[in-house]
Amino acid sequence: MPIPTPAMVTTDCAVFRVSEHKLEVLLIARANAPFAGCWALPGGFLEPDETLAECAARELVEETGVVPDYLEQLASYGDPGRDPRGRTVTIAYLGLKSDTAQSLAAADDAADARWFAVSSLPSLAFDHARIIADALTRLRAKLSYSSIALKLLPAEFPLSALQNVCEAILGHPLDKRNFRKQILGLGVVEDTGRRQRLGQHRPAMLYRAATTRGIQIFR
Amino acid sequence: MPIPTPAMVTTDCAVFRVSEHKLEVLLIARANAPFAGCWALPGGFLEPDETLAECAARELVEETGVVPDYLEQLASYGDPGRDPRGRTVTIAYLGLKSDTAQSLAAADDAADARWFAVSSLPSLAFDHARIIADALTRLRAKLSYSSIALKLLPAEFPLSALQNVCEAILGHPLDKRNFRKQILGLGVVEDTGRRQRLGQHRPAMLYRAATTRGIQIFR
DNA sequence: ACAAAAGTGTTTCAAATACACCCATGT
DNA sequence: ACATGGGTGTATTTGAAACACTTTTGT
Repeated sequence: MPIPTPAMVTTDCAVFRVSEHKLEVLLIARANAPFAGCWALPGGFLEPDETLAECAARELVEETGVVPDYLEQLASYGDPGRDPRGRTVTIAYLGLKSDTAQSLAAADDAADARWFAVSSLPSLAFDHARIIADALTRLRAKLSYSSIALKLLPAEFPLSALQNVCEAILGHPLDKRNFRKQILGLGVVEDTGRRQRLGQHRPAMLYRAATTRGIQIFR
Repeated sequence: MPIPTPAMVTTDCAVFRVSEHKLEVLLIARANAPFAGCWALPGGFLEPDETLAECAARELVEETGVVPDYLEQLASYGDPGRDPRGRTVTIAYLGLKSDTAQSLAAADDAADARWFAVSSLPSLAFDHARIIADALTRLRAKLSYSSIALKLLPAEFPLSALQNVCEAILGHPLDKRNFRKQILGLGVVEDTGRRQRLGQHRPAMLYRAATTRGIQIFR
């Protein structure tokens, strides 16, 4: 029986937010080799006593200061040669950050941390461009059959904000009346009774994520 | 900067087939510790110069002799403590085997290899019960929006065989007329012009996977 | 003739789509 | 009064679901 070859295990996070109608992803400028100075997904080596998800969240906070509002495993990438340091396998996570102002704090392995519009990404280290593409595909797909979009919004939000988020992710406009009909029909949001007056126009009703856990599918 | 802790990386395959209207998964009886004698998914350690998918396919063949007709990455599992030998992370794959007679050849780390109905699984090593549950969820979900079920059939097959496969995976019967309407409407299969005479009843038309690559979604 | 699986259409219902105007507020 | 985004309803089309009988073969 061959002796098992150890590999380095890392996690990487593709964290998205929607800001001013644009879908953005969080990147760091790498401080160290390999790819020093290059933009990359925040991530790092797995430590002995943490789960994969804990590692992803920890590295994200260490490198960017961003605490994600949602994190799910995306996929793993382990082609030989993806990392010039040697054999590494990375477990990639898809993260979402609700759109509330928060300063970025680059630290640790990161020289800088910035949000980039997914429509104009810089060239990326490792296979991170591929990971982001896969994350986007997943995000767009889940939009239609889950309440994942709510994670990109604050606790209370008008329906127009939810529609903006969906449009930013899908990259095309949606019909307002059909959108509201569908969202309310799904029962994933509920009226708070409160309303938001903001700007020189009619105030918007505020909604929150419904307390019913998960999506109900009958039959 | 902390020194990265190496971890052992393995792959495991949950390979399914449909046999006599029952969905089955391929398991091995482990020859070595830990969990010696226990049933487990076929899998093993990643070697230096192979991709994750190559590792999954290689270990599967080594341990069971089964060459899968389809293999896709499922998810990764790396909780500390999932393996008594030390820190391991496994990349799990979902595999499918078309229903053509083939003998199993237990070898290598496997004392025995057998197909088990998913409805009556033995107790399993590591977190493999969880992996199988996740694989089943994925398989059922993809049934409705992909041509994955065709991988469980030989190259040419009657529509009734496809229906049987779908029913075995979903665990409930389907309406024959609606099923055929949907399948033919999707365009994922095409008529071969040939027909299969078998048994004392009307011969069935044979179909094959359509040559059009992928699933077309318009609009 | 009978057994056994193959093959075939229509009606009903639910959901998705397309589409345009009035409402409440601030200036 | 007007500018700005908030909020609402209906008609049409499309796809899903329910449902039963005739056909072709082997024995």
